[in-house]
Amino acid sequence: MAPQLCCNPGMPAAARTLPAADGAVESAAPAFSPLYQQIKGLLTRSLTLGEWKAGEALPSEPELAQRFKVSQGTVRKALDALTAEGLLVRRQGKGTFVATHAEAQVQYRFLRLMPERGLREAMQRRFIDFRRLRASAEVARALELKAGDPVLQVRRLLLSEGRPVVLDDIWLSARLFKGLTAERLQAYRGPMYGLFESEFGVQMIRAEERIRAVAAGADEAALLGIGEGGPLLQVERRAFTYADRPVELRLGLYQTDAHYYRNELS
Amino acid sequence: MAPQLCCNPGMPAAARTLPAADGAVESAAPAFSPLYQQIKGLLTRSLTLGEWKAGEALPSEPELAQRFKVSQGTVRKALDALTAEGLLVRRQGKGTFVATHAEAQVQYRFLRLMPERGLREAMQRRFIDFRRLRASAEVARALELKAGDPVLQVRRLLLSEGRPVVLDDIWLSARLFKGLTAERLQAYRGPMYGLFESEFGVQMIRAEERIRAVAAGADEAALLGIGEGGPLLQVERRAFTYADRPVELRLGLYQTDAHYYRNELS
DNA sequence: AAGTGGTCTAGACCACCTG
DNA sequence: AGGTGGTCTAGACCACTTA
Repeated sequence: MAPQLCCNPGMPAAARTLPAADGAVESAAPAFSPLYQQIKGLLTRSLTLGEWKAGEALPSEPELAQRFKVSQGTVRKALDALTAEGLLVRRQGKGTFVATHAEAQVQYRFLRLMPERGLREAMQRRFIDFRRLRASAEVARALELKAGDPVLQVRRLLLSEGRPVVLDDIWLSARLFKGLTAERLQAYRGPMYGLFESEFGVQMIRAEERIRAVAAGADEAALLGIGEGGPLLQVERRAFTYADRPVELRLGLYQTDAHYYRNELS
Repeated sequence: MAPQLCCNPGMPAAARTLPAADGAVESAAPAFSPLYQQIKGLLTRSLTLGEWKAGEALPSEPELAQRFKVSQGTVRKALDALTAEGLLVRRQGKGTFVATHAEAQVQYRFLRLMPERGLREAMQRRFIDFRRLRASAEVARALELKAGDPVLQVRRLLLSEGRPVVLDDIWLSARLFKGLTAERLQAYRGPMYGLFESEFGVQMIRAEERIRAVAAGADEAALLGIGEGGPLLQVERRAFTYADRPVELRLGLYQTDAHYYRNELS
């Protein structure tokens, strides 16, 4: 066990660094940062390593405090920060849990498309294409792979009341999602990101989107049931897992006659 | 002075309500909520009433603690919450300040348009039209006015390197922005929301946007220098001030050949 | 009854800013 | 030197959940 150098209250943050865990290499938590930031880093590392999987409970606050040799208040501050970032969910009286895409409450965490009238409906999915190919330069850059690395490409439609609304092209690293097939995608009930976390242990934490208006090409127009050249919302998404590692590239075309993309600014 | 009923640590939140300020009607803070929530409500009320204006400093934490008869930690929690919502800005060693749209750092808080290459540039403005008219049913509903109430309508272009990129139509309550003229809009340097807060005391706190892809009409195409029927990003924004009061309706058309709308999901 | 997270307090010391 | 917000601790009690 590493010696406990200093644990007095109010010790300068710079002088107080967490003792290394038994034999583990210390790398995740940058030294010279507030204690709760270091705790946050260690918790993130454990999440990355899969110590607690999506939907599972973390140890209680007193347990974590003992484990990290800090006060419960400091652990709480780290947990609150991770909760604010959407990585954890806290439930009074029950515990602290790893956020998941597979729950009714937070289902479609990343879906911003809303019907022009009425509440958000569940959409039907229709898979059009599934293929294994080599990453183009563009896809490789987006997923931080090498050009030519194997990738999976999925093309699918989302339909609302039988009408096509979204056409998605999705690229994934074949190495990361080894064993993913069209059949498994078809069979899975619920959002795709739920499958990713339960079957492949890949948690989608955050995403960046770039939105443009484009004119529909012939193929796209046919699939979406609109005229060629009609206006479509193009949504280019890069989704990231822990440690800001990009794991999905998605190019969506949204038909916005009866739906709109909702956003909040603050 | 109202009697101080109870101030013991750990007192149930429900049983502990803040004493009413001298003669003031208690309404902002819902009773039966945590103390820091009540403090937050009182602070928001003071912001609404203009006790501290945009960019000004609030009293220090110890002062506020004394004023509300709670501990500094509780005040801190309320301030942290308001900071997270973007209403306040904290600066170590200096104080806590009312967030403003007129600062270099947070300029264009609400502008999500980014150039396809390069960093965010300052755009040129060109005012096309300014008129005083009566609210249509639609505008009245969005601004929570009565149909027929006087409103101001502004039409303007934003240009990047001389090329038109954004065409905005903006509706404002004439009562709230009494005295706003085309000349004052022209003369003001910096973002429009900076003018609103400094000249009219109206702080834009948050906004909701609905985004769609549309085909350019003849007028719009001419103003934006594109072909009629070309795809445009339509951004419908409702901006709110304190107490979730809508004060601006804005209909923007974005030309997304060389720019995109950036968004973060988490 | 026991365990969980949530609130509130009090006090210490730190880092930063201004005079 | 004296003020500001930022971090850390310790302890008390509350509300919610489960058994």
